[in-house]
Order: sequence, then C-alpha cells, then structure tokens
Amino acid sequence: MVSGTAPWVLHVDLDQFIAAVEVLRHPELAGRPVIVGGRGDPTERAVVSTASYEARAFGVGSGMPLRIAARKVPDAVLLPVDAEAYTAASDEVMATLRARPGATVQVLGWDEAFLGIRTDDPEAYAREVQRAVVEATQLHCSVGIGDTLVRAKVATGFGKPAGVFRLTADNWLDVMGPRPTIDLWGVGTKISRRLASLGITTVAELAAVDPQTLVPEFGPKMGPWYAELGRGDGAREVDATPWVARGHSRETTFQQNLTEASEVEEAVRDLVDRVLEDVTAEGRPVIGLTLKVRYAPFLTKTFARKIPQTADRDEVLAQALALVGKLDPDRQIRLLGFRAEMTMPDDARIGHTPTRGGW
DNA sequence: TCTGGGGTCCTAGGACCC
DNA sequence: TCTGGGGTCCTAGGACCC
Repeated sequence: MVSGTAPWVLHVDLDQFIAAVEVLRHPELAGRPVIVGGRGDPTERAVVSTASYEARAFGVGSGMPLRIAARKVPDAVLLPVDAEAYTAASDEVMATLRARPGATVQVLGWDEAFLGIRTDDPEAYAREVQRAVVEATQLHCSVGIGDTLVRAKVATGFGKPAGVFRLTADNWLDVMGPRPTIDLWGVGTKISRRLASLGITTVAELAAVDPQTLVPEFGPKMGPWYAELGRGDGAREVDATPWVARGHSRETTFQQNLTEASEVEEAVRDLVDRVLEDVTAEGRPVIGLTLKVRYAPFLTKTFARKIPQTADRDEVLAQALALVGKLDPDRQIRLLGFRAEMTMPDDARIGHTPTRGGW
C-alpha cells in the first residue's frame, strides 16, 4: 500500500486529548465530566483547557473561565494542567505516526499533525493510523483526508469522534459552501464580521469572490489568502522539516491586580529570567523584546524594541526595565507578558507557520 | 462571568536613506 | 517652494491557532 500512486494529506487529531490523558492515568474518572484548566482551582483567574465529552454536554468548552465551568457542572472533576504529561503522551503519538509506512509527518501541536502519504485507499490508511495510535497509546483520534492541507484539516471536524472524513475539490463546496465563513480554519470572529460587511457570509460566497477585491480591506497577502481559503485551496505538500521557534514568551495573570511600581518591576524581572531560560536552551541570541500589559479590566498594550545580538542577560534585563518605563503608572495591571525574539538559524525553514497564511 | 498561556504572521505608519 | 519616489527598518497593534 505504500507504493500507491495518489498523494493524500491526512490530518490526525486526538479526541479530547488532555482529558483523555487524564482519564488514562485516573481510570476511575472514565465516564465522568472532567475539566482541565489552570491549577484546577475554580476560585482563581483561569480558563478551561479541555473538557471531556461528558462535561461538554453541560455546555463547557475550551477558553471558558474555570469559575463558570465549575458552576455549570456541579459534580465536575477539576484537574490542574500538567504540561509534562501531555508532552510525553504527544511524543508517543507522533512517534507512532512517524513509524507509519511511507508517512511524512508535520506536527501542528500537542494533539494534531498532518501526515503525507501516497496510497490509493486513504480511508483504509486512516483506519490503520487510528488502530496503531490506539494500540500504542490507548488514545483515540479522528482523521481528515484531503487533497490540500486546508481541506484535510477542515475534514477532521466532520469525523469526530474517532471517525474518518474526506474533503476534496469534488465535495468541498457541497459540504462547506452553505456554512458560515467562521467555520474556516484561519477565519475568526473579527474577519468573518469584516467579510460580512462586504456581503460575504458563506464559504460559497467567499469561494466565488475575485481575490483582488479583498485587497483593499485585508491587504495584499491576507486578501487573496482568504479567497483561497474559501475554495479550500493551498499547499498540498506535508513538510516534515523540524519546526524552529522564532521566540519565547511568558505571561502572568495576577490574582490581584498590581498597583505598586515595585511589584511590577519584580514581576518583569521574574518573567525575563524565565524567558531567558528557554532562550539559553536554544543557544541563539535575542534580537528583540516585547512587553505586553493588560490593564484592568481588559485593555492590552504592547511595547517593543530591537536589541543588539551581543546583549547578555544583564543587558536584556536593562532593556526590559526600560520598557517598563512606558507603562501607565496610574492604571491597575492585570497581566504582564514578556517575549524575546531570537535570531533564526541559517538553515531554518522560512515561512512555515502552523496556523496562518503561507500554506 | 469580565475572558490563560504559548505561539505565528500581517499591516500600517513614521523615520530615515538615496 | 509645500514636496518625488523608491526602499528599508522599527514600533505598535491586530488577528488567529492550539
């Protein structure tokens, strides 16, 4: 089957991944509404990372404040996020995918990956993938089959849970045409609203538009890219080149808003140290800094600056504290974030992004 | 119910240069 | 005199994804 001729893109997506990993190591939780988020304390400022299907039946979903989720499901099991455990499980899944015959694997996140293959029976191959993943990890996944990355990615949603669904140029408009543009991968609330203001509300309407007419509203790259998205078109090649981080960041939401300058400075020192730990592990110099602040209740501002590649830790810290000077001293601070951008290695792939244009 | 944390890329406008 | 035209770099902000 490896020698089949037709190229296909498979999108593999683990079902309720985080909740499933927790149930695996706490078997007594099977069948119960499990909600994972923050430190598992519903009195804190935190949101839901993943809810099990039992919890979703109560209307709980990712991104919902933990406090609300706990109220909706009185007998929910609330668990803290355990990133190390999910990374370990994810590594096992990805290794299983890479071991599939003839597969090129492009990892998109903890719980999903593209898989490029040549076969004349992609459904059979998809079932084999599901069987292999369950056998190795006891985790279930859904598989989207497509002739482009976008179509494969969107197809997965129709296969959940634990199913397989195929979307190609042949059935794209039949399946997706009547749906709202927000159902597309890469179109969120803001863009779908701006499209609607141009008279475009469905995928079919977006697919029919002349790409150039979107340039005045969305710019020279994004305009034509949205039109392409409407057609389901784009890249067909799965790229296994290892992903290289462009930067690292840390954010902290304070349980009580900060008001004192000394608290702010201490928080920035802490964030800088944590980010630089990651950067140091990469062995690449820092070339830029961004400080993000969320003033209470919800106003976000960012301040950035370039810095010389030769900067050492003390220099980076000094530059970070200089950015602190731009904060408004009269406002309460709810969140601080600090990001360090790094130089790229010479052989790094340029233009690869798991989530945005460039497919 | 006031909405985490870690990422990526695009756009606009000003500064500056020739 | 009220001002070209191309280019790059930098900063701030916006949008999206998992």
